[in-house]
Amino acid sequence: MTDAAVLSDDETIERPDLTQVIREAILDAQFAPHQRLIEADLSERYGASRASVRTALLNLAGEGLVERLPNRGARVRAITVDEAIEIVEVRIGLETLCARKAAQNLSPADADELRALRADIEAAIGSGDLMAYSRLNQELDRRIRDLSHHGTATQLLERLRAQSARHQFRLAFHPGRAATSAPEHIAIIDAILAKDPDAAEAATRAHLSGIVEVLHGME
Amino acid sequence: MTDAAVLSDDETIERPDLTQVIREAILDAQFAPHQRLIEADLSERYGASRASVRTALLNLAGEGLVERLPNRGARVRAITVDEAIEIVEVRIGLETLCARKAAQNLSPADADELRALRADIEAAIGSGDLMAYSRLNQELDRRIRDLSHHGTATQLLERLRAQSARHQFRLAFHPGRAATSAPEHIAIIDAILAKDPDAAEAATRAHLSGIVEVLHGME
DNA sequence: TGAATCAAGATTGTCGACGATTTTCGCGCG
DNA sequence: CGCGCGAAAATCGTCGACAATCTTGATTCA
Repeated sequence: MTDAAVLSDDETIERPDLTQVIREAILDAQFAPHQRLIEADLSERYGASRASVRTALLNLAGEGLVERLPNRGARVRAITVDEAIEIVEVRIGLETLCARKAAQNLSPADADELRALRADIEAAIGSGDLMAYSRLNQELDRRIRDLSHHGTATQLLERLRAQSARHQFRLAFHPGRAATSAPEHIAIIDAILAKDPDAAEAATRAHLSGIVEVLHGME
Repeated sequence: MTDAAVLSDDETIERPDLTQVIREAILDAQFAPHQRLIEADLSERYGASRASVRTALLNLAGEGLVERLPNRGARVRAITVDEAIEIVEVRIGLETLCARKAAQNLSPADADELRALRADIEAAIGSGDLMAYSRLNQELDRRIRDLSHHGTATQLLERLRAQSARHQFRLAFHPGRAATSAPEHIAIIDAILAKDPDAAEAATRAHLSGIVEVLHGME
């Protein structure tokens, strides 16, 4: 009867979107590739109705994170190495576009932020912290997307990143990978800072082409 | 009560997927851009339950053909000229990739088919049939996608094509457009037939860059 | 023994109804 | 006459139940 009792009630003071909850569960590998996602199970697990789970699964299917087999339910989409290679090949086209635009659009404030990011990356490399380096790589990709102000390319890249999250993670810990890719990343940053679209495109292409090569060695 | 009565019942001997029905209605301009798609209305119009309509709208939202505003329903997504330009810029990256792959993969049988398509295009140009030319252009793009055997690029291009269908249609009837683009298409075909990836990429890039220019003049 | 068949279980697809949210519209107040 | 306020309408979001479909496993017959 007290206000406190009402306010501290354990239930759902705010309920985050089920789509996002399941998306993060997939990206966190709480669900394995090809694992079936049974509506009734998820419904119970997350305390939502089956209709809500269904909506979330349809959303995730639209993002390419989940496969829906007609009358046979949904499962976590598994990306093969071949598909991971295709994704990087597509990223070459999209990220070179973004890098060009970023180089053209760069404002002084953006330049400062980019220089700070470069310093962080160099620090992570120096200390050999692979985890931090991987995180900063992702951050760099995101910053370049933002700087491009290209909504269409940004959306597609975000989709592809989510789909191949597992492979990107594996790649980060590939032996000798950091040593190779670090100067490539620095080159991309410097080209954008120099407002040189051609150099930014070339550096981005070189970097991603290298990733394609490594992936070919994995299949 | 007779068997005949049951068997000849007029309803739904086969019911095509609602998602596809609504998708084609949108592409056929039966629904205008920004038109609200009210679940109850569609439900009645197509004789399906609201849940089925909802599923279809979620699918179409995943394809980018429909926008869903939380608690405020769905509407046909309107692509601005700026967005149409972005889409073509992205297509440059994707279609040059496909053209390269197509040039590399070309089999003798594929080459024959491509030559036949070239003849059809030249015939349509000669007869000044814009409608047929537009249709053949679309057919050519699709063939190149298929020949690339690049599933990821193919899917994304198909999405983008659907989203910008209206703009592509308008473009086809832009004054003098056919005269400009015809030799560009022939150049793409010839480069692929010559199995020259670099030339195929260059021809594709030149063609799409021209489209970007025309769209800039439209905004 | 092995393949075909059918029944039982598991799971998705569809439906109508109810509650929640947003929008619309009339009404009173300044 | 315009502006807020509140009730009513419109519409979406959620739910539980049922029907349709697929899977599994047991049974039968050759």
